[in-house]
Amino acid sequence: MISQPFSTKDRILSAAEDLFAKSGFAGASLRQVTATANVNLAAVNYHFGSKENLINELFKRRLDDLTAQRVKALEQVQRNGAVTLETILDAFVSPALTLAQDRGGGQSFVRLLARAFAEQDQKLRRFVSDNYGHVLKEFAKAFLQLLPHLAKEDLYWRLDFISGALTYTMSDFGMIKKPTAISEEQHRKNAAAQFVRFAAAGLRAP
Amino acid sequence: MISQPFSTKDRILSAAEDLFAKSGFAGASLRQVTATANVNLAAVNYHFGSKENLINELFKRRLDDLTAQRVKALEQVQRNGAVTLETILDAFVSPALTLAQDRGGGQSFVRLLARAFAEQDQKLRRFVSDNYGHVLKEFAKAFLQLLPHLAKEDLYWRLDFISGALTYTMSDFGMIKKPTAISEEQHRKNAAAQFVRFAAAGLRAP
DNA sequence: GTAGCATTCAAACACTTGTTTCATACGATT
DNA sequence: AATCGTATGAAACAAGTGTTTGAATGCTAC
Repeated sequence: MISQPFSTKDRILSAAEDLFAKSGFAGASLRQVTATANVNLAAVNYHFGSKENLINELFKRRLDDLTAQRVKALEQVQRNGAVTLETILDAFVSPALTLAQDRGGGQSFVRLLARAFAEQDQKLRRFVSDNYGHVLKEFAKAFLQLLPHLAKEDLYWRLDFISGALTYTMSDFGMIKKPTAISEEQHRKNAAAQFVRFAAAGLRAP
Repeated sequence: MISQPFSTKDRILSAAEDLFAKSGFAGASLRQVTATANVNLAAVNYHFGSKENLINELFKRRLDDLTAQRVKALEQVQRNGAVTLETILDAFVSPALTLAQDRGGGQSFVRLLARAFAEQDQKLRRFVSDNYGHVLKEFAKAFLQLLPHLAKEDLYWRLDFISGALTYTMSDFGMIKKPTAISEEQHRKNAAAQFVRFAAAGLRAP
């Protein structure tokens, strides 16, 4: 079972990511997915068992990568010693915005993520919280060290606001706001800078 | 055609709001809706024409009310003279959070709203922008008067962040975060206060 | 009372859904 | 070359989808 560069499984995952992001989990059918992937209809159930399981694998693939990059960025910040609200926020935000701009499906994925959270899918929330919650705690700890006067409850509220703003920003990203004059990377860096500035000020609120 | 307190139309709207919020527009079927509403299946098409039109009426009903309350709150702030970032933000936020806590379906609606935005539904975005965009401009103008040094572009970014944070805060609201010890109204006021403090600081960012 | 209208109802429509089945093709191992 | 497990294929499955139909109500006005 050698994983070819564009195996059936990969083609299904990519097509599913795209179509689910566009039409929702219930809105996109397996027939649409398999047709887009140039794959037989039965292939989904053969390789993934069910539609629901396909969705789970989708999230796992992307979130593993995203959290890994966030952890790496945070560690690098802490190692280099330039620990400020801004650098920590950047470690949190930049990997997400990079993903949001990735043409290889990441762009679809962030919209999928926003949708999933909007859907209040309890199962998925648990999945995210169970598998990636420790990373968020890591960031919370780093923030608390820089904001020793801030009550924990206040911090949690603000982290929630930040997550919401980020999710929302990501899902918009590259669709509406980018001026045609500047490059994608400039746009991303600008967005990250704007976001970090805003969020840092919010965290420092009296 | 006297509109009874719980007419068929109203029962359909309420049930639809609830189920769409829970399972999505594609995920909830008209049979579920009509069963919940204790109404014949054909009633939806009779009263609303189609499923899509039912959804539109749903949004219209709630958004008309929400924007009206925001405008009212903003006008009251401006009339009373206590115009600060905080009071303007409160005029924007409080009506939304009140709606998010309303048991009469508003609670479902805010989740519906978050979902709709996550779905990148262009039609709906246009609908919202066309019908309620002027209110947002009104608020933007009020903010700019208090932040004369702030570039317009910066303000728009930050208003976007605020909208995103608010949307996701609303959709969470009352589900997860409320400590059992305090009343709903206290919880809402606390959330509004937290949000206003955070957003005001973000707007004031250097 | 009866005519006319808006509303409700059960049933059927044509279609799409996720999943299963079983036959076929492929590719490496013996 | 024969074999075996993996993968693909076309077709069918039962169930569910939004919508339409036409008959049966209820209610108001004449």
